[in-house]
Amino acid sequence: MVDRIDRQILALLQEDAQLTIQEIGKRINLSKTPVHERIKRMERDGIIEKHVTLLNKKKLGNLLVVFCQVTLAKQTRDSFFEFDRAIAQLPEVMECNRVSGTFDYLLKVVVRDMENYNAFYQERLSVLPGILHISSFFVMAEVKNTTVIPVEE
Amino acid sequence: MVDRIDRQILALLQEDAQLTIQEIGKRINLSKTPVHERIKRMERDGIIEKHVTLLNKKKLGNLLVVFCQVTLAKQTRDSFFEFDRAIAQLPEVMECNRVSGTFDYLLKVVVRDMENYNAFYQERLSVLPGILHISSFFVMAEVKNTTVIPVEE
DNA sequence: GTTGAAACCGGTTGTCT
DNA sequence: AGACAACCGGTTTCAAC
Repeated sequence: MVDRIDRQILALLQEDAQLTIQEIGKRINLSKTPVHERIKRMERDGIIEKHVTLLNKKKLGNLLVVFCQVTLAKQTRDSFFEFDRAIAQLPEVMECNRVSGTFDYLLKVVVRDMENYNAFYQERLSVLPGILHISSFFVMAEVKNTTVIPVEE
Repeated sequence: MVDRIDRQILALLQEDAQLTIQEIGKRINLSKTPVHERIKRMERDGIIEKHVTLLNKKKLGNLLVVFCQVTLAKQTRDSFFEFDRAIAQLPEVMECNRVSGTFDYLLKVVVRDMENYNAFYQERLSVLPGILHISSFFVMAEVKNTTVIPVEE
C-alpha cells in the first residue's frame, strides 16, 4: 500500500506540511512529478488525512491540560455508544480513548485555568449519562507532544 | 495579544491549514491584506507553531496505541531531567506528560502491533534510568483525537 | 483596514521518454 | 514510473485611499 518512498514523503510532511513538492523531491532525489503523484494518491486513499496548523499552548496563556480516567456504571454497548456521542461534542476534550484496564476511558482535556476546569468538570463532564467515577490527573510539564506517527523503521 | 478576529483565523487554520487567505477573508468578512498580516504576525510571535500533515492510523495498518503510567524510583530534579531527555528520543512515544497523582508520567505510545510493543517495552522503555514501575493501558477504540485547541468561547 | 495591480513561485497538467 | 515544459492560481509586496 505504501512503499519506502511513500514513507519518506510522509515522514517529511508530518514534520512540515509546507514543504514544497520540489523541496521534497530534492531531499529524496526525485523530480516534481512522482512526488506530486504519490502525495495525491495518498490523499485520495485517505492515508493523508488533512493538513492542520498547530498552535503554541504557552503563547495562548499557559493552558491547563488534564487527563481524566472515566469509569461508566454499566459496560454495555449502548452505554459506551451514548458516552462516545456526548464526548465528541465537547471542544475541551482533545482526546478520548476507550482503554483496557481498571477504568473505561482516558480523556485529555484542555482548559484555560482551574476555574474553567471546575466548571467543565461539574457542568459538562460529570453530568454525562452513565458515569460512575472520574479521576483527574493534572499535567505539570509537557515533556513531549508530537503528531508524528513513526512510519519509517 | 490575540483579539477576536485572530481567534477566528486560528479556529479556521486549526481545522484546515490549506485554506487560502482569500477563503479565510471571505468567511470572516475581511480582505486579503489584514488576514495575511495577522497570520504572519502570529507566525512571528510563535502563536502559530507549525503546519503539519496528519495521517490516518487505520490506513497505516491499524496501529496499536498504548498509554503507560510511569513511576520513577526517586522524584528528584535530576531523575526527572534524565527521564525527560531519554524519552524525547523515542519515536514511538508521541506524548509524554509529567502529571500530579499516583504516578509521575503518562505516556502515549504508538507501535505496529503487540510484538513491537513488547520489544519497545522490554528493550527501550523499561531500561530507562530511574524507573520503578510501569503500567500499560491499551487503546481499544479511539473515540476522539483532535489537534484543535479551543480558542473561541 | 480596503482596493487594485504586479511579480513571483509552487501546484497542476500534458507530453515525452 | 519518472523527467521536462507550459499554464494557472495563490501568495506576497506595493501603492493609493
